[in-house]
Amino acid sequence: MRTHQAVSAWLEQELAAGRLAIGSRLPGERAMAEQLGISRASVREGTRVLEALGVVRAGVGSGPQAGTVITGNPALALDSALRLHVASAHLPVRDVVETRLLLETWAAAHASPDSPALARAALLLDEMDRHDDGPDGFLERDSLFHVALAEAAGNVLIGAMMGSLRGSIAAYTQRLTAGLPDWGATSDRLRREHRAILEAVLSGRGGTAAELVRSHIEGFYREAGVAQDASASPRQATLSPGMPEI
Amino acid sequence: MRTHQAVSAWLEQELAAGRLAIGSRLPGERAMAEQLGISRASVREGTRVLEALGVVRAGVGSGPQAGTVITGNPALALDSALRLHVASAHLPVRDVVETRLLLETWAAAHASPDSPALARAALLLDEMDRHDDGPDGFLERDSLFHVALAEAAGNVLIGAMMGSLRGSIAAYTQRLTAGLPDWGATSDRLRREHRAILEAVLSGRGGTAAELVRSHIEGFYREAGVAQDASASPRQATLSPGMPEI
DNA sequence: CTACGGTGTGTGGTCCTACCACACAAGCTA
DNA sequence: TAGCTTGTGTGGTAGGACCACACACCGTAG
Repeated sequence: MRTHQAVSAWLEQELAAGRLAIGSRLPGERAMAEQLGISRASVREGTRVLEALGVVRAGVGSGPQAGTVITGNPALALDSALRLHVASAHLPVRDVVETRLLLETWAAAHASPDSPALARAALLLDEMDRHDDGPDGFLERDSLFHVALAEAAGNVLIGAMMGSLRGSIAAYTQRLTAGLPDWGATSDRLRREHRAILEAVLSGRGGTAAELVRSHIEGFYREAGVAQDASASPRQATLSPGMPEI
Repeated sequence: MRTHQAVSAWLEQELAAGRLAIGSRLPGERAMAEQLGISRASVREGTRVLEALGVVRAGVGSGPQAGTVITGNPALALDSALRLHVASAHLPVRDVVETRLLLETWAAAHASPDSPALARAALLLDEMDRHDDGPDGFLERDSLFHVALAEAAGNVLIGAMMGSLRGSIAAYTQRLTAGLPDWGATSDRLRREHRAILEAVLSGRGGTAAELVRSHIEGFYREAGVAQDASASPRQATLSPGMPEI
């Protein structure tokens, strides 16, 4: 077993034993090095991994923001992992889109009408109406809107996945919108669809909401010229040399 | 931006530009340190992160297994991340089970009847019949069987998620089986259900397969005493002090 | 000429030490 | 009393040293 893994192994033990929980502060790097009988460099490698996985957050100085604190941010791990794997073309964009479709229709069908996340979603739609700052700003809010829907379904894991999935193909989506013939018309249509989806969720018509989401997403990709269904989108779109970096 | 992130940033650029791909070998740590203008310690921290995310694999010595090589193993990232987040109780077991149900029914519905993964699945079922090495061996093969189904659906991402989801709650499942009144009877039933699922997939009846998978999974949790549906399983089951470590 | 064995070289793995920037807290000073 | 200085502990980074490993090369013995 590699030395730096002693840190995550130790943390897992402490968590299981209930001696540590989210919000707890880990011992200082020097202290932990001595405690685990390894060098500080190894401790640091271990904490870097935990940080990348979204398990801890490290901060310098002193005070509440300082030290290494246990957080709970699964999205962080998914985020960076998906980005890199999509970039390496090991993860086809097609698979990501397909998965997104699956998770998102599920979320729409299971979203609780009285979830506070829906209020946030409504605010986002208002913002999208007020500000007309082009595709980029729109996509940003669009992404947040969809994530809010996922959260309304009350599943932390699916919410996190949703957000990361969006992030990992954000650049791809951006390129798609750039090729659109009439952004104004598309944006109008997307906004109308958003309203309809939200309304369906709020009135408890989950099945309808799921169907609306499906056609919303598939419609976008179809209009952007990625063939009829998601499963026909290019597998290697992100690997071609010269493409903007993901 | 933290220094060690220079490594993943650089890698992402190289991947996007097509100068690196899966299977490529990264420069040595010392060379990369000089090239990026950072210390070797920082390079190592960055590499550790990439390794944890399943993007690269590091090996000592020389030869084909040596050096830092770009791999493509999204499951690795999901695996460790989910384990720790479940351990920290930030990720309720309930959410994991729910997600598993979603992904798995989808996979069963979309599995291609002529996928080579199904042959592997069949072999696993044979093994489960031949060897009767108690719940542990059974669960191991059971897990592989379900992952094989996911792979037959042809979505790398969902396959990886499936596997990691199983892994993250493996210890939990193990405890459930331990509390079962009659393992022999349960195991017989599960095996019959497996056969039925595989048969449905092989004959192209995706909808049937999905329904069988759903009742297969829900039935198991019900029998194990976790209320009627997955969404009622305990949220904190893995955090209780004294429980076996996850 | 062939087969064996030592050695060279480059790899990641680990450790140690030193120094830096930061942020708060305590204490001193005007 | 208000403000500044200093102290202390934190993570962040750098550089150097040594180790174990695994292959490739080359000299030597047969």
